Amino acid sequence: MTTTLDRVNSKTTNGQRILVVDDEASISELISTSLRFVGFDVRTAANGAEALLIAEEFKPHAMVLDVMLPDLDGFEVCKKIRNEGVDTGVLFLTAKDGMDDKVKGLTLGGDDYMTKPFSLEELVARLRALLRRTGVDAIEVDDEKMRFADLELDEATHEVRRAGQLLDLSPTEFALLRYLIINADRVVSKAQILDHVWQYDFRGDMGIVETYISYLRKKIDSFDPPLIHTVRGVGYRLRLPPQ
Amino acid sequence: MTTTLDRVNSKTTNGQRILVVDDEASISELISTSLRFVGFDVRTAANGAEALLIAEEFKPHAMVLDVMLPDLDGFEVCKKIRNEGVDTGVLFLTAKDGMDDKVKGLTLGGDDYMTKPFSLEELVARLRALLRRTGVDAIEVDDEKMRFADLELDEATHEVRRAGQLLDLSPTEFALLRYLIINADRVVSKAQILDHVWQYDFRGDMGIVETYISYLRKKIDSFDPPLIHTVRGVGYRLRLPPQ
DNA sequence: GCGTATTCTCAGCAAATCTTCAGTTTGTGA
DNA sequence: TCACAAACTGAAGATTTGCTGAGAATACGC
Repeated sequence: MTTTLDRVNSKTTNGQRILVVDDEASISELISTSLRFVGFDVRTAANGAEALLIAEEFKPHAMVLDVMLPDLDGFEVCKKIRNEGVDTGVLFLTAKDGMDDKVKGLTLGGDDYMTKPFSLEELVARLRALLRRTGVDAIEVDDEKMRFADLELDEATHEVRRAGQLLDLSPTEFALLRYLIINADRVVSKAQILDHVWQYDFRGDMGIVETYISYLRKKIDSFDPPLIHTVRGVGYRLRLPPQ
Repeated sequence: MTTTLDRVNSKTTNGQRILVVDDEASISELISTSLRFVGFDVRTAANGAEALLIAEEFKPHAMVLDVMLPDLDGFEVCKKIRNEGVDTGVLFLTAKDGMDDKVKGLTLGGDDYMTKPFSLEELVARLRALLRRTGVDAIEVDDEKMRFADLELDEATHEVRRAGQLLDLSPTEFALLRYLIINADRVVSKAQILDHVWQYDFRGDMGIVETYISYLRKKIDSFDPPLIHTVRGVGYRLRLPPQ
């Protein structure tokens, strides 16, 4: 499953999702670039409200969270996210002087904190330790989720999201989409689809594939950009627009 | 069952050692696979003599012991092993009719018994309770209470509450709900449910799962947000409303 | 034993889903 | 540009799936 998807993102992630929340774009940029470089799957938010939104669908395994944010403070953000049921470790970032007892208290849980400025090596090391403590191993059962672009298909819950929005697919639609994602970026023929998505003894004609592609498009591809592309005379291909 | 158990192998054990003694290879296999799946360190023996040998060096925290063995009977095995200084709880397995008073007497100590055939979930639950009673609680924070949303299921007292209100469930209803809670938020198929909640030799059809889901809904899901959701064509899922 | 609780089967209903089909649109090569 | 093939889509009928009530069979407590 992974092999096919990896080609898509050009670089492989280790599947551990980190949400970086900082209002200084330069810091945020610096951190996320470093984390991506060492293999994490990173998203960023510039303030508390945005962090809450992203956390809900991104479900990060850990967050790097500035204590000082323009709207809410880091503690509020952390609390709210956990109330939403997202189980995530937190690495707080704090200014040297603002070294609060509140922050120290938090280290009793699995969480940790660092004072700015810090070295990136240090940050990565701490983050890894934190993930280990909170039990998020790289192996993680997260194998059950497949992604392509802003499309997410969860095998465990059978949920499908596009751009974070929950969609309701029938069993066959789900199977078809899964097949397309597994073969993301490759053209698959209608015959292949019929073989893999329908039962092996199905004797119907290929029109049914067209019908289901049509259903899928209506449900998941009314978003921008369209992902399901027809390759005339050959089949279909899931892909992002060039560039 | 197969589908769920496949995920197992990579998992590490919780360090609790269980010795399974049964002369029927298929039963022995079934039990040990299940126990390994939930994290126990398992060894098996096919008769009393073998059990004694293995127990000596394996020093199990608990044993699952068929009362009816080809050589010694289960009670003999149990007695001898304890005489060797191995302090171990025992979960006896007995045929329905052979329900000896001897077996009943044993429940006065920390030991327990089950009649064949049983459901695997039940076996695991009983074994855990037994380990807890005999004080072999591993690091495991295995609370006796399971929760999901405002649902509370107490393994020790067999009580179930929704929104604080005590509900009266039959044994099968209880087992079904337990299985759903264990797998909270994941879709479980009717086949999986049948494998885990019903006795291992149940050969009925899946309609019975629907019937019991219906019973459960009537009892626990007449409250406000409904928690038991049907995923058509796949199975059922315990979950809070999205968002 | 007797009465109650529980388990299990079954059948009818409703709704979701699947499949076919035909009319229309779109793309391609001559 | 035209003709033809390929693909799209809406609708309708067939099929499958799930829910539930009723009742028979079984187990269980007193």
